[in-house]
Amino acid sequence: MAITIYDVAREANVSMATVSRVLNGNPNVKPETRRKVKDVIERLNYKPNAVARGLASKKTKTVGVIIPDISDLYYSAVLRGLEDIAEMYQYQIIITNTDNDAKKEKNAFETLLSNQVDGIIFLGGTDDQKIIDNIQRSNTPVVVCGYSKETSINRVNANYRDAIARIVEGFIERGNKKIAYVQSGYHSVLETLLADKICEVLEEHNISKDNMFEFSANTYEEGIELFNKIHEIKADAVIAISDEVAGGILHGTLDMNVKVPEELEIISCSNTRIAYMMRPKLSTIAVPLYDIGAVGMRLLTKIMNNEEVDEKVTMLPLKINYAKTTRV
Amino acid sequence: MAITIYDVAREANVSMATVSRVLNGNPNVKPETRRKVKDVIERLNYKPNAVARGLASKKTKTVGVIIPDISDLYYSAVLRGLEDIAEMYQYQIIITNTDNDAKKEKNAFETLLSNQVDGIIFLGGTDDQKIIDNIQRSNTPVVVCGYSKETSINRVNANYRDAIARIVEGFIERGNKKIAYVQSGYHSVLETLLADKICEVLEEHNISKDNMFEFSANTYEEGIELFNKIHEIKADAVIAISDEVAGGILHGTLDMNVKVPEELEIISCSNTRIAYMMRPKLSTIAVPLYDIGAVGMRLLTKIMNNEEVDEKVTMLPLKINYAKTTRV
DNA sequence: TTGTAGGCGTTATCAT
DNA sequence: ATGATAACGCCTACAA
Repeated sequence: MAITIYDVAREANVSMATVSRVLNGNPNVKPETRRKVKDVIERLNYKPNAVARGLASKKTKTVGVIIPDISDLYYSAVLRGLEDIAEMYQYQIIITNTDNDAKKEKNAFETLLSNQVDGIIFLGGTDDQKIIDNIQRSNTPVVVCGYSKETSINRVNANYRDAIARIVEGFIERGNKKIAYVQSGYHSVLETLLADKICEVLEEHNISKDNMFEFSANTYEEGIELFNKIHEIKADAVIAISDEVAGGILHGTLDMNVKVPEELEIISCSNTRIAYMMRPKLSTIAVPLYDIGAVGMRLLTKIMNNEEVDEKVTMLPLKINYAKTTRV
Repeated sequence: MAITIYDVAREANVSMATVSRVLNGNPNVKPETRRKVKDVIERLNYKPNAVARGLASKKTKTVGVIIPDISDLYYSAVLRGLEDIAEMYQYQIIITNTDNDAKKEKNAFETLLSNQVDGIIFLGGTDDQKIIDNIQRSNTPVVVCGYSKETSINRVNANYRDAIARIVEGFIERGNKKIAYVQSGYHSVLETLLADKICEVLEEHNISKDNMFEFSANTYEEGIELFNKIHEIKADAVIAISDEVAGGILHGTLDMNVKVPEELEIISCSNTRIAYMMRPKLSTIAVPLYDIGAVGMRLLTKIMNNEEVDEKVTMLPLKINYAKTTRV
């Protein structure tokens, strides 16, 4: 049997209430008593039972993180940011993978609630209406790190659309006409919006939106294969959501002797470590992955703590890393 | 106020004990009653409070994972394996980053215990004696995914030493004499053992162990820099623990016009996705990262469930992926 | 400053 | 098959 607050109380000749007080830093304890209790705690190596605490106080000091795939560098980098801030505020993190499956997301959400987490963070955004409904109905604070069509949800994200616009304008200035846009296989709302943005910019410059070609690929290997198709349509620029896919496309060019960036410009939107491990180095939108996580978790701590929050939506600014796969 | 088992009991005209029985699949409930209760549960959208459950039953259906760095592809791949099996057995996962800091590891361990996790998994091994003591003292089952010098601890790992021996023998057969061995900066016991193994094989072949040169590097960039030193000592083969570092070294050779694998063979020991995203593709020990996690979690579920466990130590076999950075 | 007692939402042990 | 009732370990008024 593990040792409890009662044991400490008995050994220290005080009531359990007093032990609880010193445990929780309540100032209304005589310094002498505090010392005595602390000594006993140390001597018995007493550790409070967080579960009992959670039940009594209705605060578990635990936050749930719902993540599409933890082994994806993009998400694990964000998670690192989350984690560091969570540690700072003494929150434990419960994670759940969902593989972009709405059903699993819903399940994860409910499981976390039943675990009485103090808050929940969604990585990668949510489009599913059922989940959005759940979020809005729940009394548990939720922060989304990523895109959501629902504006009433707290979230932090980066301003992809602006960045994409700048990229496309650059392409046009450099005389590129045919743009291949490579989404993930999941076709999230954000990806669709970015496609629209590309078309929009093209048309602003009096270029038909038929010059944008949509593809999808999820892995490095699929990227390599995909290059053949991109080559066929004679695209002169590629915007790929994922670094890994962009890397695959890049290596596809090597096999076909297509010169990058002279004959084909490539840029990706993820900014994982993979981007600079390519030769030539991938140009990429400099998404502040770690910061998205850190800011998201900080926001959540504020909400959990009933602090004022200025804005529902935090948009982190985005720079573009022009490396070696673009002519600039 | 959230709805509780009492509310369900009242609405269904039964006692809370009966509701609890239905919830836990206790067969001693009249089918009719069960139906009635289930209906109410559904109607009220009742979800059991896992924290209260944990307090009463002393089982939280939660396992803690202590991990050096979640944003490291190596660990996140293992974690994916852990996660999938955990989900299968309905366990929640609490993660903590430690940055290879023994103090943080100890803290994490204690925090997890105070959270009453049913089991704990260490990723990356443990050398610190204090932590080993804690593990042995604790009543909570622990599984280490990685190396530990302590043989009484449950763990699953891969047989690196055999693989390393085969690699070095291959090098020797191909006439390589000078081997650069690149560790991480943490100098774990495993890394030291591998160094010893390399020396051992060299000496078995009557080659002085002075032909092994030790270096350390942690990142891709450090790998690039490190290549200069490797070049200076005229090594003809490199064994790097980390893929990323090996990738850096590989790219270092490009800058100096050193031909791989003709003039320098390179092999790494991590088997992350990065290995095959390099050009030329990195030869690597095919560590079954996902499996290490999956097997580790499966082992833990057995222990938590008081099932028989045949062996304390599970050694997964290791193949070697000879890709393009070795002459075989 | 300290102690008493009543929850928190379950599970689990007895009775019935 | 079902219902009381006592834990589980802690927090928190309220009282002293």
